[in-house]
Amino acid sequence: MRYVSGHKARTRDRIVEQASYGLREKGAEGLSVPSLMKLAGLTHGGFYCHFDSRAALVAEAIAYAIDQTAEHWKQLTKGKTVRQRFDAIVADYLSERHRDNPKRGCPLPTLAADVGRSNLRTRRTFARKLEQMIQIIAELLPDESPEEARQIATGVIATMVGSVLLSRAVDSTAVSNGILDAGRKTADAMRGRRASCTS
Amino acid sequence: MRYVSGHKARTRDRIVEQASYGLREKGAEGLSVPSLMKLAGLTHGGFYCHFDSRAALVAEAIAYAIDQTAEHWKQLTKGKTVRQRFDAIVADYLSERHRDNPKRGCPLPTLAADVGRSNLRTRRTFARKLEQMIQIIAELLPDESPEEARQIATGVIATMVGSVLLSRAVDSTAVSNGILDAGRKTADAMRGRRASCTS
DNA sequence: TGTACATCAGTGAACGCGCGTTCACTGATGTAC
DNA sequence: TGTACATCAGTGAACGCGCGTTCACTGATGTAC
Repeated sequence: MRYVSGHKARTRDRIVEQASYGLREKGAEGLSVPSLMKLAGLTHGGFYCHFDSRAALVAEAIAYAIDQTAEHWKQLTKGKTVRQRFDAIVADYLSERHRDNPKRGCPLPTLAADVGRSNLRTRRTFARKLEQMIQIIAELLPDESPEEARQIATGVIATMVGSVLLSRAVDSTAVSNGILDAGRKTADAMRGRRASCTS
Repeated sequence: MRYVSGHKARTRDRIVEQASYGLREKGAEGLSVPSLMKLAGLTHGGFYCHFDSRAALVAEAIAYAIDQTAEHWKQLTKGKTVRQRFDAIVADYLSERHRDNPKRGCPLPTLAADVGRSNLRTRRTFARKLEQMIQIIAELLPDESPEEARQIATGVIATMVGSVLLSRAVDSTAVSNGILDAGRKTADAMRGRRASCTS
């Protein structure tokens, strides 16, 4: 059957979107092409009309998920002061809600380990997208020099990613919440470390 | 063939050890039972003399890898002052050597995401072992109250895990080293945050 | 001491299954005349 | 306006493959007599 113009592109977008949800939930090896296509409301054979291989789709879905997270951060910070913005992102990232919904959350805690074992192309895409996230945080640290801000932002992201990663892996809610708390404290201390020392 | 007493136990240990290396290198889904048994110098059929299922072995191999890391930390800190011990662990964890050798390194960056998707038993074991690692770091913060020390130690581990995780996922060595640097700065700031403010 | 048997860690063929990928086909719609 | 044909996104059977797991078997050594 022939479709209206733009139909194919919209189908492709839907596959990437559903893949980004499925992969964040089940990991890079946990989502098969047939089950993914079912999520997108199609049969598995059509997959190769849109992508060269499963690996190509995975790389694209991870990039999509990071973009979605960056977009979410921008939404979160709308109409806020610089200081409020930083707090809003940290609070959202280290919330129980984020921990309990990996499917719609940041792909770094769920998929970065798989990216580390992937081909160069995937890792290059990942690095570029990670750079964007660091930049968003760095811009919320206007009291620091650009290099300092970048470094603090990198540390804050690493802390948030590690905290969510570990908070999802433990069995007890109390321990898990404690990990999120510790991450929050660490991020706060990083942002304020100069301010609180000179005051 | 019948073997000397303790032979079976030593074979089992060898399987767990090799599994811990293979899993840290390839991820929880990346190592098949046949290829694992080949690493241990055996054929795949014998696997079920030692373990109920592949999942049971994975849980045990992760616990083994964390124990090995904790033991490594103890070796690192021998004959050092408390302050030197903290620095030694952070420097080792955030070294290029550790980043480039996931196979022999801490399993948290490579396997925690998989643990988060595992059964309760695996997550319980993981939580208990993580607790031990937190305790080792907390004991290196004698200037803090026990609760503060625990929280800082948790934050430091999350930061180190996140930093190594991200440093392995990017394609450029410069960016990767920058992530390790940022992790080091964050960990240092956490340890010294009270000290440097009151001085 | 010699012989028959029990033990059991490890072997390797076989199982059903789901995977990633290929490919001949479908059929609604656009285009040519 | 009507008819024949081209297009191409999507279908679903089929492929070879490696997976986790099972199981009848092996054979060196310990034990019973």
